[in-house]
Amino acid sequence: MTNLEKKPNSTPGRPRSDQSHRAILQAAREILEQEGYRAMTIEAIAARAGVSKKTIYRWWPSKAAVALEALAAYTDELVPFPDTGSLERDLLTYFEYSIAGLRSPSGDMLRGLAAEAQLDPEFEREFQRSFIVPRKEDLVALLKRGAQRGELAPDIDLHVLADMIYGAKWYRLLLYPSPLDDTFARELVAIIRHLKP
Amino acid sequence: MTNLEKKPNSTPGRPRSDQSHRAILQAAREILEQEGYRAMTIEAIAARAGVSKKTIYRWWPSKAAVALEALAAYTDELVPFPDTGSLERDLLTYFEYSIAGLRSPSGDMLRGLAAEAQLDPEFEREFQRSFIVPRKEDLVALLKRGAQRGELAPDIDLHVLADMIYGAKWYRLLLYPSPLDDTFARELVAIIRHLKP
Amino acid sequence: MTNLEKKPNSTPGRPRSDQSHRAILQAAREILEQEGYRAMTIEAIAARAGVSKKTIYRWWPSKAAVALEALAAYTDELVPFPDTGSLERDLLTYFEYSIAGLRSPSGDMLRGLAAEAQLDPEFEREFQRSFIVPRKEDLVALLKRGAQRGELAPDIDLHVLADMIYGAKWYRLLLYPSPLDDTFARELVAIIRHLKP
Amino acid sequence: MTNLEKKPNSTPGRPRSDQSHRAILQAAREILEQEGYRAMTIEAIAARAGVSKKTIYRWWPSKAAVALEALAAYTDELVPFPDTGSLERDLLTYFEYSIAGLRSPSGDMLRGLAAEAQLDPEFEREFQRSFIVPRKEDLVALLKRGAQRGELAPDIDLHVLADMIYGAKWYRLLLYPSPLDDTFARELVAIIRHLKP
DNA sequence: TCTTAATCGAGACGGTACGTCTGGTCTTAGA
DNA sequence: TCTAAGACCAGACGTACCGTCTCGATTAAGA
Repeated sequence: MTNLEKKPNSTPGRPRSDQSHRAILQAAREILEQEGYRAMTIEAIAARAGVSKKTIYRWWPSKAAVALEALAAYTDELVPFPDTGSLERDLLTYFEYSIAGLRSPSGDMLRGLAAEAQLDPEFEREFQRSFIVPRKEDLVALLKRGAQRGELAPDIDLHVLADMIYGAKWYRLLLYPSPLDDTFARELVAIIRHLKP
Repeated sequence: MTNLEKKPNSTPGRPRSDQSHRAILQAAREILEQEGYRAMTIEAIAARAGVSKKTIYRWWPSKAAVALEALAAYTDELVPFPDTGSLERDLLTYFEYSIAGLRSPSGDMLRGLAAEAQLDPEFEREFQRSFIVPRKEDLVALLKRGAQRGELAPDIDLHVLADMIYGAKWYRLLLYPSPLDDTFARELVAIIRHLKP
Repeated sequence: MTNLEKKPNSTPGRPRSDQSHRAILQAAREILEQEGYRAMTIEAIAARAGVSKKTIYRWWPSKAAVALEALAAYTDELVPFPDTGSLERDLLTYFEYSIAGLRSPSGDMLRGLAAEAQLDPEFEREFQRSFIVPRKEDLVALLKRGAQRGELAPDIDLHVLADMIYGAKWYRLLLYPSPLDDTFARELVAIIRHLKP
Repeated sequence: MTNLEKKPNSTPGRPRSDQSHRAILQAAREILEQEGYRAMTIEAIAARAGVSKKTIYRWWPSKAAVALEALAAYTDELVPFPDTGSLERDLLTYFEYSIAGLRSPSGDMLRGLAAEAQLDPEFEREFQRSFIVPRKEDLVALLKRGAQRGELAPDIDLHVLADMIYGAKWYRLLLYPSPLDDTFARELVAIIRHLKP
């Protein structure tokens, strides 16, 4: 320990406040839960977090970006893509978790983010990059494992099948007035059962 | 008093102006095409149509409702649900038309309406009632005809299958960065081919 | 009176609200009196008047313009330029009123407006046009009457003399830490007494 | 450690940077000349001087105080109150210099400082103490010399006369849309000529 | 022909939120 | 202890739309 070992990679100036960062994400979550996505404005977040609007704009380009990070803080741990050795069981397990995860407020948050993605092309790219695409790829990987075990006919395009599976889920979440429940999951798996060679 | 020949169910007062009605829908379409859904505000529609905002609010509850009617005026004729006697051919034909219909500006309009539905529960119900549900039922009817011809295994839940088909389409339209093209349609039909008994 | 006599000079649209107009001017005055010119922001005026900021910006280009009109509403009646037949008496009478008029809040308002005029060239012109120049011209007219009666030497430039008289008043109001009182007025008139031929 | 050679009267810690001090004053002047008083914000000064805002606030209470010192650095040398033995000549000479000194940017700076003084009582006091009052006293002294030589009637209040002289100058600088030129100076002196006993 | 009543355009209204700007304070690492 | 850098809270700025409200004018149907 003769050497002083100063940190060489630090930037000058006051460092970013972790406390403000966390307060912003939490305020966003709380407003969402209590008043819905429409009420989750930058002004409301700033007021509740005890933070200036400038601080929010310094680190996020839009309120949707804040919401996206707040969502990630929620759900980072609850996305276990299972690998039980059985495609059907994997899918059922995944759906069970996934549907549970859409219970409020995550479901409302996702609906808001999906809406925002339609209206703001910049956010759309970020949402796809950080949320939509990785999950789709995980599902394709899950299907690929099943295909390699011979649980899916070899001529099936796994990407399109994944679109159908995720699509059905999102369709019910965003558009169709029917619940996303366990029955839905079982019927969907029953259909996929027919895709064996 | 021999022959009145007037419409007996008319209300007193100045009747609704059909010209304004049409001008509003057309203005909405034009703004959408030229500047996108975000720019399609009530103020912009009123200004372009040469109409007062009050006149718009008198007949539609929100700009999404205007957009919904403008969309209907576009697409009323292009939704032929075919009945060729073959499920695969029906689906391919339907997808061909459907994907063509999503070319701009209808696709952008639908993306905007889907966004609006996430943010405005009242409009969500109207959108489901007048757009989402009828189309889903038509697709279910199409599938049912195929099932009755023995082209689908009897244990398949046709509503869930329809969710998967429509879901895949909307998923690509709203969320996933891949094109909605003919290859996609063919691969999807190829998957459904496996669902025969 | 056979003719119907419709007012031809009305503009279309909802007419300007006189109530809001008055509420804005009064709010400006009240804030000035209670909290000073610095606190008299557009936001504060709007909040206190129960008026939207847009309504203020619709009719005035800046908060200084609001203040200018509020001041006019105060002081329109208190500027009697006397004509007693004696220059000295006219000046003393005028100063008496004028100094009284500078008691708060008019004095504070004028200080704020003078400050604004230094910082905003557009407002400077308006302030000069509607306030500074007319009063100067009235004073010059007062002096001219005295000169015609032989109370001022004929070689005296009345505009420069008016600059000195008004200048002394403003200098004490804005810059020099001495009171604007009756003694000051009397000494000033005593000096002008020397300007007889 | 034989020879420390530090200044004996220094305080502990890093000494004040003279370079920063000068850079701040110069930046203030440059911004004023190029963009006007409104643009001369603390942020702009700090950015142009390559100095942190904190460093400015450590040494000056407000941007007006910076401007005041920057002005002093300009004009310290150009205020010769003459003593030629003739009141008229003294006044004319003084006005000649003084009016020249108000050519930009000093005139703009003074207008900005005068504005600030209306809005910030703390700065007002400082401005009066360090700028307004000393100059007024010098002018009063100039007048007093003239009075002692018998060039002014003995009943004239020299402070009020000084108010009129300075007031006329400031009135034209701040409020009235007429130039401060040599004609003005000559006419003013012509008026004062009448004040002989 | 006159009345009634709902429409139309225009545009002002009270609001809410936007994204930006500046002020004045604070917190780092380094001199 | 000072410095440069720059993040922080606070709050006003001026703008954009929202959905509502008054106007005078228009347009039929019924009295």
